Amino acid sequence: MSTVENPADKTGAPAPVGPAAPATLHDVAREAGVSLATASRSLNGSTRRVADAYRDRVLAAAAKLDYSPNLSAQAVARGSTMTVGLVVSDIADPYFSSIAAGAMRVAEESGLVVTMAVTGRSPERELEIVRTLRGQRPRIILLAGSRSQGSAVRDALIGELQSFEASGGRVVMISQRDLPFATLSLDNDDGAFELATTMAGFGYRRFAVIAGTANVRTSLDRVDGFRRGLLAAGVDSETVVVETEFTRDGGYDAGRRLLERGLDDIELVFAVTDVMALGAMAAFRESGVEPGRDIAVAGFDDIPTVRDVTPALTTVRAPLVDIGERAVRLALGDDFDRASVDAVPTTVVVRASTPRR
Amino acid sequence: MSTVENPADKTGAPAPVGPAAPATLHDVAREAGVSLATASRSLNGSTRRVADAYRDRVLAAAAKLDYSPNLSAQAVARGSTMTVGLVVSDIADPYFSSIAAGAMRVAEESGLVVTMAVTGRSPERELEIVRTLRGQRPRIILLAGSRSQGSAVRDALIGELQSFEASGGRVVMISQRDLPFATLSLDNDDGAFELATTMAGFGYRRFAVIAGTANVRTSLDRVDGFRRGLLAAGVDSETVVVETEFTRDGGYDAGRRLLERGLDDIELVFAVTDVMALGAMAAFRESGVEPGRDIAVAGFDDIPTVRDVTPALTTVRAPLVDIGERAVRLALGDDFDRASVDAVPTTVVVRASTPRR
DNA sequence: CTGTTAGCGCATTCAA
DNA sequence: TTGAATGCGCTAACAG
Repeated sequence: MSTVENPADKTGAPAPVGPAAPATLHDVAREAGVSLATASRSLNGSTRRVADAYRDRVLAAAAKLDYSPNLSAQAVARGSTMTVGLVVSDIADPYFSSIAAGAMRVAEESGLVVTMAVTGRSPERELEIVRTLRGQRPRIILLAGSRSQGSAVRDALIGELQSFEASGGRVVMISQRDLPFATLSLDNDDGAFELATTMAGFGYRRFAVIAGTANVRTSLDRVDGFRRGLLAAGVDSETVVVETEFTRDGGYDAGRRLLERGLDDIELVFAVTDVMALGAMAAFRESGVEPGRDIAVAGFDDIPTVRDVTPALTTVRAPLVDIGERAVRLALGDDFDRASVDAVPTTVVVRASTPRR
Repeated sequence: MSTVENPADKTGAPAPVGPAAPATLHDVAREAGVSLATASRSLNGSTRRVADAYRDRVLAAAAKLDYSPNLSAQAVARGSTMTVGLVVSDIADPYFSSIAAGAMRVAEESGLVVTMAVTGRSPERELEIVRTLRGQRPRIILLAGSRSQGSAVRDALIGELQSFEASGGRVVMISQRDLPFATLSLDNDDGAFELATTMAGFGYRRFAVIAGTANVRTSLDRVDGFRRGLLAAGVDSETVVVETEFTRDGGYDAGRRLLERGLDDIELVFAVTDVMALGAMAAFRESGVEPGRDIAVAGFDDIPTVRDVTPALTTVRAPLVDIGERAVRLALGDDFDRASVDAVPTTVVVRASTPRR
């Protein structure tokens, strides 16, 4: 790494003595020769009940002084903010970044500023985040990502969130239904069910499942749904379940473990997320086991890249961006119901990784 | 979508009359029977110069009242915040989500809250975002993503950012070196250069380049570097250049256009980003042209998924997460230099999509 | 160590 | 319509 002076920096002025305080509304008012109130009304007041002559002078002064309204001060004075807090498990995971993209889109449409935080799937960290988020006094807190079962901090989280709601905030959970808040819940169970029956219909009879660790609700639901689907389709063979991390590398690891165990009695591997499926496929291929030919693989979520891998991955589509958008709209709605549970439907998408047998 | 009452909501209390204002520090002080100052010192003051007896009473009162410090009020009173503003082109793009992941990691480590915004690659939107970000009085503003050349709002953006710096803020640009601010700049040129010479060394002689639209700096640099590399390697055949959007679908579209044109005189296609390369590969394969066999493909960035596609994609690695981390560290550094340009080295990663000829 | 007081930047009520 | 005054929730002198 080399460090050089930036040639684009052409300011020939002598080094400034230090940070000058930004212009305040007071400065603008003085510059324009009007009162604080008039300046405030011209700049930020919604209904403009200011004479044009004054208004223009204020605007000119603001431009000249390069005025930027202090949002914190506005928040204190108004007693409300234009903020939405978004907490996700891992922003580099396409699942969450897609949801975030949707959420941010409609948030910004509504003039809201999004502050984001990452839990890394740690319940403690999540609690901590919600705590500081609360301090922001956001209008909305969005929690995306599976919460763990029986976590010690669960009650504290609920308490924190309830306090937030008690003071007029709105919370929306994405992807869970086990906390007493408005929820946008993926049909994990149904989606996996339908995937299982579809695959059984394709002639598959012997399955393995790559699941998340046992305390992750989303994983549990998907595994259960898949199992129910197999049952409903009359599949009676035992299904192998491998637990692993909720990541690509977790999937890879699970794939390796399946290989070690032997794949002879397995026709199809269902990974509870696409990212994990991708990892597993990589592991298989590395050992000369070709996905889609030697072994069928299916995932869940339909993240953008799975249509671009080879073979393209069969999966259950979750309308991720849409979910993000809806979560914010839901929270913004006049008819917001803090006890509502909205189920987001999923659809099975069959691709080359699961050919008919 | 169905809406039902959430069974987990077991609060049997009568409907609350309306949002109760959150407890203030004043409330806590009164509850604890101490002064405002003492409450403040016990709760938020860094150096605890408060008698334990008092402290405990304050803490208890805070817990009882479920007190949450109002960050906006703190910001106003202190005259500073713990915020960093991060602006990216598209958070669903792995390139940016990886950078964001890195940035958020060290930001949170430093106790900073990240507020994020998405430009959608619109310079106007970017300006607007920086304006409102300025209002937050963040400590840092991070701009990731290529700015367009000759944009009409360029000067306004510079002005806004300079005002921000003038009042003590720090701005770091990621991936550009054409704006007069501290810059963390990928070696786009060198990386593409090295890729070109490596590919020439593999025996490739006839190339096509899938580029972004002509005003995107990153694209220009990568195309130029690639061309220079070919020249240096003694390749004298003309290189076909196709311009398209900076997205997967843009790459797909460019791939289709190349197919229509005919691929007979092309041995290797270099897409200026991995995402675009993935799109192009999909287009090729759809037409029966097998990447890695019928045509070689290379990308740039080394986003996580490209090692999981088939054939795995040859690319130029940009340490994205690392870049995000370093950007924040750079901004936080005691020796911050607003004119510095730090070049982030890249490395060529050869994979199956570009076999030796 | 504690309490009183004066702001921080801004919105808004109330008179004028 | 405009301006003066009050208050938002909190921190930081300052004096006790």
